[in-house]
Amino acid sequence: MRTTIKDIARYTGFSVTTISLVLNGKAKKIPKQTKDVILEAADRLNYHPNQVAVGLVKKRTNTIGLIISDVSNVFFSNLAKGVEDECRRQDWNLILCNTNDKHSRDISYIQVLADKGVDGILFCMALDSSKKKGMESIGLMEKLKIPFVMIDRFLEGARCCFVSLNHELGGYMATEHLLKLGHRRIGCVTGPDVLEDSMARLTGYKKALAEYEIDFEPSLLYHGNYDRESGINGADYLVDKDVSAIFAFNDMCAYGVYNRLKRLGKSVPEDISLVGYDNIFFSEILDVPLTSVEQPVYEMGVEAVKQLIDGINSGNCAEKSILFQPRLIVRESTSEYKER
Amino acid sequence: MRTTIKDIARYTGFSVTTISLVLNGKAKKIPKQTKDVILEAADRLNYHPNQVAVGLVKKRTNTIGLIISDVSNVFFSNLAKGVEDECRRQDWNLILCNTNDKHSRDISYIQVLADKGVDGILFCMALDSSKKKGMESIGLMEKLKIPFVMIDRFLEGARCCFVSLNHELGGYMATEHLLKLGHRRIGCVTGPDVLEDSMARLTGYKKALAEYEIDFEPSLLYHGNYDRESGINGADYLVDKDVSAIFAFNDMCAYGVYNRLKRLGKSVPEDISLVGYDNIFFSEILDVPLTSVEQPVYEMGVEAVKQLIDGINSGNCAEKSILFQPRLIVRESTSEYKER
DNA sequence: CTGTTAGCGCTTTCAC
DNA sequence: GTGAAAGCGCTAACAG
Repeated sequence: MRTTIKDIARYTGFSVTTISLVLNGKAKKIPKQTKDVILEAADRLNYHPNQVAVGLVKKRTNTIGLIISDVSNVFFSNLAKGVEDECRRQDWNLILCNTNDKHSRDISYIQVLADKGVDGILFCMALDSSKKKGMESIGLMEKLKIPFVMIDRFLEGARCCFVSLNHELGGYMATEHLLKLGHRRIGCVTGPDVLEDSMARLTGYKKALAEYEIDFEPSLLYHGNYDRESGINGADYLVDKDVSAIFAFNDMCAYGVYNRLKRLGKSVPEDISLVGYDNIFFSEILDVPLTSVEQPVYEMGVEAVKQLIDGINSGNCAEKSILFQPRLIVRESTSEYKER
Repeated sequence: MRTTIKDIARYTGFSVTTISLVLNGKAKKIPKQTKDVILEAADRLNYHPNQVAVGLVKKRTNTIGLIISDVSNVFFSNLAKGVEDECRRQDWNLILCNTNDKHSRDISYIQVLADKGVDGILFCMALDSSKKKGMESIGLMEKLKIPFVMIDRFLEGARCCFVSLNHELGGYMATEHLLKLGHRRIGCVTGPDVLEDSMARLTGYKKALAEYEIDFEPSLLYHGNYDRESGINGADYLVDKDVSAIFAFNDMCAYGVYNRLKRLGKSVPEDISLVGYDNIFFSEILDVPLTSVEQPVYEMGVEAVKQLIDGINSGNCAEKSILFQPRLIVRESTSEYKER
């Protein structure tokens, strides 16, 4: 059996109270000598407080939950890394929850995490959440009085702390880059329309077009799903529209575009310039390294944890948005527009 | 405040015991009517047991810890996904721990997990562990009487359950594939020599060579580190050795080889055939899709959880090795040897 | 059939 | 300065 506080009491002759006081640094008026005896005994008996018991009485577990759709997705695994690293730095622990983008799992995980006594939740809403469903998740956390921070995906109207990227700016940067290179017909392979971040990228795209006094053409939009498949289909669709450049709303789908274009006999960037989004590690490895908008995902994870723990310590998370700045990483998949 | 069992007692007029019995399905001789009253009350009051309290008394938390080096590494993120999915299926939870391959973190996480009351640990030893250090980690888990399963990385002499891949066979398959294509001078970019799995792949390589009666040439080995950098340096080294094929001991380093060969003006597979290992998702996306030995990482994660939970339920994990079979995925990076 | 009681390991108030 | 006692929310003997 593990050593308990009682064992130390028995061993030293002091009461459980005194031991607890000393071990928690709350022993204001206990003579050094007593302290030393207790500390030494704790050490010798290799005492480690049972955190389950501590959690029960303190109603604090120093544990948070991370709800995401899928750790095996590169974006989320980088986020999770940042989250876990910061947790460790602050001596907290992390319970990982994958929802596979099912709203019902958001709900069940929130409840389970609450039952397990986590002190807070980092929440990245499931993709299949309608606005109403999303609000249900948030409502549940509020009802359970469990502090939370939303990451990456936001819900208009949610009054909470939100950590993400300035996607409008990201969309603008990608588009402006292509415009500067002389491209005028720029196709997009978007993300799911229900996602605010995809919509924001689109807004940035439109804004850049407007600045260059180019009319926005809805037919140059292929509505995708952030996966490689979308990129493949998007490439098929856009090639027929005679675009000279494509802005893929994330790298995974840019890979699809890239692969498909090649198969169609179009080369990147000679025939078509391509910009991705996320700047996944792999993008650098492609034969034609991908120009991409970088999201500092790891740092976002770190920041979200900081916000959450602050919120936990102060009672609740303040309502605010922390938007990171995107950075355009120019590589070889984009080049000047050439008249054909 | 959350509803407690006392609230239900007060609400229904029954004692706490009865409530507990009913809610836990242990109410053998309690009349249906009483049950219904209690169940309905629990439902109406939206009762959810406080698992921290349950954990304290039952000494079970239905939580396991996963100790790996880095979730942002594709291999581990896929493993983690399998682990978490199986946990969810069995109604368990997962605490994620990244060590960044530091042995000292293995040790501290093991202790923390024990303090938090996890029922078991899935352990993938830190890379910087010497044999002695590795044994220290295992010894600690044994001392703490916490069931564990080792995954991916094994320690000769550890008496425990181990889930991994038959890497010797994997190395053999990759090499044999190249031999069948007529290659005779096959270079290797290995993983860290301290890792059993890298050593096993090498053994498989030698075995295949022996079958084809080819002398093993130590100079055709570049000792790498499983990262892209190793691949880059390995390519430089091996090109000078006039090999016609390279077996990279993992995909990440195969990418390095691939990128470097291209830069050196060698094309894959025309000039040099290339085989990777792990079959990471991305390998399919490369301009020259990579032939690779597949590790069913996700399934390994699932199996490890099954073993661990079985072990927890039965008192301890049986000493056994569960080796998955590798599968060679032939793509376009390998072709027949051509006399030059 | 159901309730009383003790106790999991710890913190904390209050009293001496 | 230190200890007794209560209690966190729950389970599980043991009574009756």
